[in-house]
Parts: sequence; C-alpha cells; structure tokens
Amino acid sequence: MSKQELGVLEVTGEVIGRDAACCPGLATAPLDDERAAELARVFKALGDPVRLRLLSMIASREGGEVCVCEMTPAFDLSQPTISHHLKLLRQAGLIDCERRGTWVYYWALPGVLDRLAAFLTTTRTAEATQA
Amino acid sequence: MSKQELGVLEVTGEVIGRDAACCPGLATAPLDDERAAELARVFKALGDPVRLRLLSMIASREGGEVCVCEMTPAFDLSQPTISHHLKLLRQAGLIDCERRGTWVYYWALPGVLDRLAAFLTTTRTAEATQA
DNA sequence: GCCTTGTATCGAAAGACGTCAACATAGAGG
DNA sequence: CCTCTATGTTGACGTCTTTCGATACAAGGC
Repeated sequence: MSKQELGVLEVTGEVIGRDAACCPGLATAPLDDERAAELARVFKALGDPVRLRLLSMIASREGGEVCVCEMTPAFDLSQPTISHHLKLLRQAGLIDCERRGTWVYYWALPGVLDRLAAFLTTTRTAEATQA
Repeated sequence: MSKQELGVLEVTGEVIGRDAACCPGLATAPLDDERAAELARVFKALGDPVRLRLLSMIASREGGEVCVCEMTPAFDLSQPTISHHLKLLRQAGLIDCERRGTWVYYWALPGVLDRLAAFLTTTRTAEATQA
C-alpha cells in the first residue's frame, strides 16, 4: 500500500529548498501544456476543504503519522468519503500510508508540497529579481 | 470592472514575505473549517491547466498586462471558454482587468499568490523550526 | 445612426466530482 | 475457522464544471 500511483511530479521525497529553482515558476515563463497539467492535478487535490483539512491534520501532527480512526470522526462525513479523499491526496503524491495491524496510518510527503511552494514563490522571487 | 467579487482571502495587494507568518500555514495547526474553505477556493482556481497557463501567461508578462486578444488564440478553446476561465481567476482574486478602448487587459495580483506560497512554505518552515 | 471588432454573458450538453449505502477485504482474537 | 472491528472499494445519485454556440454589450470608425 506504501507505493502508490503517484504519477504526479514524480515525488522524490527529498526536500527541495526555496532556492533550488528546479522548476520554472509561475511568473518566469508561460508554462507549457504538460507542466500545467501536472501542476493542475496537484492544485486540484488541494482544491477541496475536506482534503485541505485532512492534509493539514496530517502535516501538523507531531509524530508525523495520523491514524484514519482519528480523522474520520473529525468530519461530518461518512467513512468511505474520508477514505476517498485520502486516496486522492495519495494519488497527488501529497501523502502516503501504511497499514499496521488493524489500523492505517498516514503521513505527509514534503516533496510535492515543497515544489508547489517553490513554484509559487519562485514566481514572485524571480519577478522581483528580474524587474 | 476593476473591482471584482474577490471575496477570497481579501486581497490587499501588499506583498507578504515568506517570513511574515501572518497565517497559520499548512503544518502548524489543523486548519479550521472556514480557512480551509477559503484556501480551497483559490486552489480550485489553480486546479485547471488552462487557468494555470492563463495565469502564468499573465504573471510572466514583462509589462504586467496582457490583452485578451493575445491569450485567446494561444489555446484550442473557444473565446467564451477563455473568458470564463479568466472570470474564475478574477473571482479567486488572482488577477484583475480593465477595459481600454476595444480591448481588455489583465494583470496579476500578487496578494493571494503570496499568501498561498506562505501557506505552503510556512508549512515546512514551521515544521523544520519546531522540530 | 449603422456596421465591425473585441469581449462578456446565457443556456445547454457532456463530463467530472463529492457523497452515501452496501459490500469487500485485512488483521486480531478467540 | 469464525467473528469483530477498521478501511478500502463499488455503484449510484445529485451537483458542480467545462465547454460550446448563440447572443448581448462596448467602443471605434464610417
């Protein structure tokens, strides 16, 4: 279950600093079709309040891991719905999970989030630099 | 036309540095319902390849302004569709526009983008700091 | 005034998405 | 093996999205 169909932004797991301008950035160039599609997939995953709350719930956890059994009751939604949202977050490469006994634990993957942040900040940074 | 129904994240226009932790950040705390909804609206606006390309096209423009007549032919979509996407970006507070004569010009509003970036980076920053 | 051009809005159609109840699966513990 | 609890998956339903053609509006030129 650990190895998911990330498929998005090929998550490496390594943390990429805001300086390492690995990727163009929003305001540096007009963004080609392919990269736009990649990024859109991740942003779309973040474009739902439930998923945002789930992700922040996971990312803000001290130990780094959260059991599904803790998340489900925090929402006014059915368990399958939560499961579905978690799956989408996984497919976006934002989180991963592991089953330990009866329970399943989720944790955040910093890779994609960092790239997204870089994409947005590189944006302004590049603009300010070049201007 | 300049004053749009932003409604999202109350765009101030002022640039917020990555340090100015005005807002919680993804990994600092479990994100309340209201803020999640606000943020989700913006991320949803970014969750479409066409809108991402439009936004980057506008944000990366030297002069800062782009005429609709330049954007429409860059896509394989009808003019009403482009117009619709531009409207969504405007409603998300990411861009604004003005009509000058026959043409309408769009420009990027840094405010929301900076907040989003802060939200994502504050995330990792806070995590690294607190850990 | 009346065209012409650029852009927005409307209404409709196809598809994607969020949600649930029902069911399937994975382990734990008898 | 059987049962119980915790999760994931399936299928269905209603709603939101994306897209288009048709139309309306705005401004300039005649």
